[in-house]
Amino acid sequence: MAERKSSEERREQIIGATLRIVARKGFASVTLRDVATEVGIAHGLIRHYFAGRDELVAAAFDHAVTAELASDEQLLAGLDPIAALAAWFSTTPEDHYLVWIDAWSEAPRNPALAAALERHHRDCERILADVIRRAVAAGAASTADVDADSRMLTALADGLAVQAHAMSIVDAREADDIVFGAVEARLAIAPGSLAAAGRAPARGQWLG
Amino acid sequence: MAERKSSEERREQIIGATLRIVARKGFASVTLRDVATEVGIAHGLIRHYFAGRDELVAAAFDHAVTAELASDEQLLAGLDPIAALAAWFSTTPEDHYLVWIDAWSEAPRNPALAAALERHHRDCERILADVIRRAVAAGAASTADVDADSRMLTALADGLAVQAHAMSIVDAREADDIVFGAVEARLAIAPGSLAAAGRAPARGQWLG
DNA sequence: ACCGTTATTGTCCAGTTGGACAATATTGGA
DNA sequence: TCCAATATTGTCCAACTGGACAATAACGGT
Repeated sequence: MAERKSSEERREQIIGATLRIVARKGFASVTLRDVATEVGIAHGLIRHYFAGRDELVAAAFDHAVTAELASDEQLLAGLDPIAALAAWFSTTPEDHYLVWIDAWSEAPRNPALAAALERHHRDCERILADVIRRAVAAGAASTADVDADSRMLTALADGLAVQAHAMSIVDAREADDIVFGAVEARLAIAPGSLAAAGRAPARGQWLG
Repeated sequence: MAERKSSEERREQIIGATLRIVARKGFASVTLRDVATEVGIAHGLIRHYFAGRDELVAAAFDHAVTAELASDEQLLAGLDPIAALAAWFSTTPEDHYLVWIDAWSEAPRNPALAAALERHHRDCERILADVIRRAVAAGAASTADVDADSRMLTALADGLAVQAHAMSIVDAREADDIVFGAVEARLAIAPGSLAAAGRAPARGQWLG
């Protein structure tokens, strides 16, 4: 029998394995058996921790994004507003976004996942709005409606991520240029400032 | 035995059924048996027309989008450039976009689908670029780089579609306002022109 | 009237799936 | 030390999957 673990430890192990499989093969092809094999346990055990397959993938998505956004928020807090904008919009690692895209397509048929998705999307808009407010307060940007800016720029970043990761329409460099330009235009920031502030320091690992 | 049909007729019937199932349950849950039941034939017959499941869904996506874009392009050609921009960016019916989103998430694991997706995405960018060029030629818009505009605005529309359809972050009206504003700003069109040009006439049906 | 072509069916298969459950091993506390 | 709680296993199941295939029915041309 496999080593006996504490409840929380095992739970996180299962979630980590689920995320690794999602990154490789997508939400739709997560099977309890694959997850169990990856962890090294019997597949029946997963039902001891999660009510069913849908709840498992929803919990995995929620866990990953919660951790990632907390880490990102901490990172941004340590940067000046312009650098924070550059960091936030720099192209995210491919693994990351493929999971989001998969979640979008699964959400209409998985209520728990849809709820997590909506919650975290609003988190993203809030985090960006906060950075924009800091930039405005610092006199580095100006705008009439921060929330509208945040919503529009978040949508743009999502769309570019699709072009970059789901299709091979643009590479990371081009995507950054496009979104940086749009941010500068929208927030009346001097063109080139974001690129000058440097591309992103690595955003956190979350595959566990 | 079911009524005997011509090869092409049956083929289109199968594709239509596939699309209806995709719209209901997503690409990943298309099964040969469901498709066969929807058409009213034996599931073995599908293999007479398509090499396998992946080829079936890729062919269905390709067929649908090809028809839709041709019809859209014809519609746009009959409108003045500003009205054409308004029509192109008006929120697309939900069925439509859920299929695109599903395709994005399936593409990394279905090469035939990925090829169709990339091709049609470029079609979209080209169609929009043509409309922008008409607007510029008519003196109704100005820009430095039509292709960059087209790419950026297409990405924005995709991202907003995700917010509208995969999540319930914005409704169709808000999404239109956001994208209209972005188009006007980017192309130096007088604010409000697009909304004034009227929201879209219905874009074509494509579920057969 | 014949025949080759092909559209169509029904049936079989081996593999995989999520879930249920009884049996067992291990723990932590009284 | 004993017991209750719970972590863990292994096994079973009914449902469903894509695919293979031989048998058959309907067609179009000659």
